[in-house]
Amino acid sequence: MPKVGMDEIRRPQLINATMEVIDQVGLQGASTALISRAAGVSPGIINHYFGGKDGLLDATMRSILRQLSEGVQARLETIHPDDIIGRLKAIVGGNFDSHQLDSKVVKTWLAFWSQAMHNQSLYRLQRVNEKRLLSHIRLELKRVLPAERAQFVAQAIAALIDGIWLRGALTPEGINSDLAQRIITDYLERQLPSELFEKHRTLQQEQGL
Amino acid sequence: MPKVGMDEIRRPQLINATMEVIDQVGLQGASTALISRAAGVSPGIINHYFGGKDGLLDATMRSILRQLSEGVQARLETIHPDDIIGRLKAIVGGNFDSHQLDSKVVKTWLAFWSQAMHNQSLYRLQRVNEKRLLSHIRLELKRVLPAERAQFVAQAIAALIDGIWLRGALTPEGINSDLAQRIITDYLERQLPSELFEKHRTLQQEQGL
Amino acid sequence: MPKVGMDEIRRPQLINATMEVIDQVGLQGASTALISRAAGVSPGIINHYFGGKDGLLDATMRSILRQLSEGVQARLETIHPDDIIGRLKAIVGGNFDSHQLDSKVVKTWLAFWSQAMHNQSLYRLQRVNEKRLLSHIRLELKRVLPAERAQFVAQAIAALIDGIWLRGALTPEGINSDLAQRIITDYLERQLPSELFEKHRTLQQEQGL
Amino acid sequence: MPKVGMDEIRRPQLINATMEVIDQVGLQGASTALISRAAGVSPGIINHYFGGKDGLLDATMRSILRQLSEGVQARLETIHPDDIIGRLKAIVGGNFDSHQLDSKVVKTWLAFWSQAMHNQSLYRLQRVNEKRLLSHIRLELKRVLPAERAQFVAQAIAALIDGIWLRGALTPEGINSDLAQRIITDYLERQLPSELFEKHRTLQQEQGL
DNA sequence: GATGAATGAGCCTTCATTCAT
DNA sequence: AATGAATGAAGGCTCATTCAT
Repeated sequence: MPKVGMDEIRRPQLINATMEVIDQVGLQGASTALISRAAGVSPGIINHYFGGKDGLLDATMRSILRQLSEGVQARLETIHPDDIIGRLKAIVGGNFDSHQLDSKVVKTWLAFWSQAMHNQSLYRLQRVNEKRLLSHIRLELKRVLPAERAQFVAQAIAALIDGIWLRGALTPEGINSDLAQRIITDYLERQLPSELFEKHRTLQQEQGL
Repeated sequence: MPKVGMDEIRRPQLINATMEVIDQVGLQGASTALISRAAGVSPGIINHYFGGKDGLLDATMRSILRQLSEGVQARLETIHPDDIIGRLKAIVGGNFDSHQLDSKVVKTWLAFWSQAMHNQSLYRLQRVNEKRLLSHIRLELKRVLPAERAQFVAQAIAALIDGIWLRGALTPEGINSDLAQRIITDYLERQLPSELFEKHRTLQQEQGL
Repeated sequence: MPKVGMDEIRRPQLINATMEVIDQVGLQGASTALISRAAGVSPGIINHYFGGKDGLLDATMRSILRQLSEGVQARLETIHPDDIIGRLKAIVGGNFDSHQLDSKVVKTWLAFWSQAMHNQSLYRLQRVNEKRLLSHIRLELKRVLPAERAQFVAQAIAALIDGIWLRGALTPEGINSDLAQRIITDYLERQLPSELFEKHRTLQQEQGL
Repeated sequence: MPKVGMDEIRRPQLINATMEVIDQVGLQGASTALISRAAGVSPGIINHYFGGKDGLLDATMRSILRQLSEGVQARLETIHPDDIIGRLKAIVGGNFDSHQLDSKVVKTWLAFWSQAMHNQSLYRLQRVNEKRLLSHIRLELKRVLPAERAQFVAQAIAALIDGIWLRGALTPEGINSDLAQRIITDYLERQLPSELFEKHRTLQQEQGL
């Protein structure tokens, strides 16, 4: 009489344990023995549910990316379609969501980033995510800037997001989400017409009522 | 009498082999066997010259950081002390020097960045480098901006440098140095008074004569 | 469910293999590869059960010492508490028990003795054993000799035991247990009052009935 | 122009360094690198003078045995041929000579003893030495005891010498030479006719005059 | 005579994975 | 579904020895 639905218990349990172990000892030190112990299960279980260590790492990366994507999406849904500034801020905010700033997540992400260059599966995941961030931003910018300029500014914003994130990952204090938002907002104010910001404020107030 | 001065031959030879191997198979796959084979020497030699694998990795990181530091310094020396824009561009240019953009160097750097969180020695090196970049930039900015604003803008520029670099590392085409310079110059133009740019052009012309 | 109780099979199996290998090639030549092959298992198993080679060697020494201690204890239990000569002979006999004279055990013991000076854990084990032998002997002697004299004679007997044992270890014929007993009995006869020997004979006969 | 007689400098220098290193780290830890460094010469020199590590260890053992043999011989030469007790004491004294009790020598000797079982060359040296000690003692005893008894007592004395030596090797305080002599003299007094001791005292006094 | 850089086999250990239970 | 004992390849490192200088 097999227990049903163990998948839904074991898989997140192991993915979470993976991030915890990477947080503590790095990707290099994250052995299956350590991960399975952290999850409180036997080593063999990893092969059972993920077909091997690679499968587990892959699933872990997917999990992080899904959370990021869902976070951004959820924020966008609360913003008026015409509030371009609001939408850009939502994208930035999603990338600096508290879940994404969790030490576990930051270290895991960075470890995978470095690893992606030598692992096709991770590489693909990473690239998809990269492009999605860029195209989200560009999509909004193209509504108020010429295509070429939109691409240029989008690249700058994406770079700011990743750069702040990367630099923060190395500091003991972690990533300063508030500073990140201020730097990027400051950048936007100097790149985009001020009417957009007025509109932003107006639409925000409406929503507030 | 045995051969003397082999240190100066073997050490760079092994450091270079290390970067090549990391470029090809990643830090995880970079075994001493692979590295020594790439260098065309026996495995034992790594211990002879670096006291172990850790010593070699450490030396490799130091080598990259030294090259970066020297590159920036060399560029700064050719710029007039009062040409603040020129000096900022020099700092940026040093960080996007062709040597720093070599795939070998990029992948090695990124691998170490991820590793730094779990290795005190690498961590310290990374932190020193981080802070140096920021303080170089801030030093120039403080001559024309209030201290607080200088710090703010410096953080943005550092983030742009690292962000562009990081995103480029993952792209098949590599890092676009020219685009990097244009994005950052564009940012500077919107943050700093235009007289600085005029002075920059004047001083550049003088030097050209 | 995996096999349980393998501990009780594997540990003695590996300890025995260790002694066999030391018997054949010495402690220096006793590599984990050789030991695991002799035990018919894979090399990794040593770490699984003993945490490493040191743990295995430690356990091997403890095993020998436990056997010795149990052998002496078992013999003492069959002797009347007042049969001092009988008790001394039992102690000697336990030290020259056939198990202790097994070439495997002799060579392993000697190897550890030499090693003990540079290995704290082995040193402690050795010292405890040394002191126990001496105090066992002295305890009996103090019942019939002044304390100082008892200590003196005890040291002589302990030296005779170890000396005969050591010299025998080097001869091709091995240790002559019978000669050992005769030499020590002869020594006792010249050190202790003859009544003790008469009592010894009487008590032995009683027990024989 | 080769330096002549370097053999006589280098060989003892290396033999002494070998004992020092064995004293510090044991035979197992005594690498050629450590030994050559302790001797203040290059590693290659060991092969030059001894043909390899084995040759050096062999020479070291021979050196210790020669010192022992010469020590006993020198003491015997000062004793009157008819002073049997004096001659036996001289043999014992030679074995507990201060040079033989040096920690360096004790540990080296013990290491070799254990090693001898797996090294033909060391084994032969050890056996020769063993037999010599026994035959020296027996030779004297046969002048006053029946052959069989002489062999018996000789074995006991040899065992006492080696036993006291061995047990002392493991003690932090080292070997107690004085106690050794007292234990063995006590043994002799109970095994040999008292006239021998009177003669011993008489001959000693004559020599004193 | 002496050096020490270089070798490469062998060491102990780790680890992803398998499989009998 | 789950265990964990067992595997064996691969890892980093040590070390006796060689040899060009």
